[in-house]
Amino acid sequence: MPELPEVETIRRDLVAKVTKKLITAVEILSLKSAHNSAAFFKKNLIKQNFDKIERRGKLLIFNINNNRFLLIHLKMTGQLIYLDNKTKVAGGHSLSNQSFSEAIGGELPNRFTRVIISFDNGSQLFFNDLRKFGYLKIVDKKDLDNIIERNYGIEPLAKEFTWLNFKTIFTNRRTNVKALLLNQKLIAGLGNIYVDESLFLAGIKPQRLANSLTEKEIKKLYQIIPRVIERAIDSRGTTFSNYVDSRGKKGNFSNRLKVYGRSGEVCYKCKKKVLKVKLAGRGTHYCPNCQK
DNA sequence: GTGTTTGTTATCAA
DNA sequence: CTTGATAACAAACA
Repeated sequence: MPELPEVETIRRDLVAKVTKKLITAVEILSLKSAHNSAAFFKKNLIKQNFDKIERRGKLLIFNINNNRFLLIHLKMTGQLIYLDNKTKVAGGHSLSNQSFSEAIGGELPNRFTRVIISFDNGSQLFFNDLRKFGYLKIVDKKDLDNIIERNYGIEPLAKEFTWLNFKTIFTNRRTNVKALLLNQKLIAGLGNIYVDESLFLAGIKPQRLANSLTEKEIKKLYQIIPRVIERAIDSRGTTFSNYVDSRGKKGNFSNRLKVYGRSGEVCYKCKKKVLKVKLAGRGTHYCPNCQK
């Protein structure tokens, strides 16, 4: 499940790998994964290059040098894997790298590869997506601004993540704090894993109504969220099901999770059992003793 | 065959 | 109009 830290890990890696490289070919293997026609994709990408790669929440924004933007959303099972021309072997794309083989099955493209972008030095970017929820879409500046304006709230790692902005999200909200933190229109980038982790570290029960939180509790969340995100990025993200980074490697934050995926196990703080309930339609993990 | 996994949107209700 | 709750989507796995 790629959330902000996983998407940011991929972004940082790909900036160094694919920007300024001439695009020579685009293959769309699944029409559903590309939200424009194949012809439109080829016209806007071939013989162009990416100037830079940005991110808003969980959305990757590749700036194309024709003033258009390639948006890539990985949703639940999307992967973006870059294969250097040097790592390829004759007759196929098998790799000897063991962790890559484990995560990807050793060969690309595989049956979940939906789009392939090739560069003039022979390297390739593979968009894999088991469930086909993810997508690629090319838009102009006006569309991009509209999409961001409509769908994305404050960024936990940006300057706009101020105490005032954060606090305002909670006023007059009657939903539970879990649903609130999952709402991308209010705060962008958190998903199921990092919401559970943040609420545990802040000592707040996920069922609590947002407008019942004290100023002190909101402050705790305000302080903890960017730190959880930063620590997860430092560990190159969390792999719970099939997330891998642009090198096909798993994230290391999985070992450092405090509650997510630990139902039935003992709480690291108090030794009581971690519970799991369904909240906002999502599996929700928390410690009934530590979280008030 | 059934239940579970989740990011986002569609839909409906208030 | 806004807000919120829930189902739906897709595909694999236990």
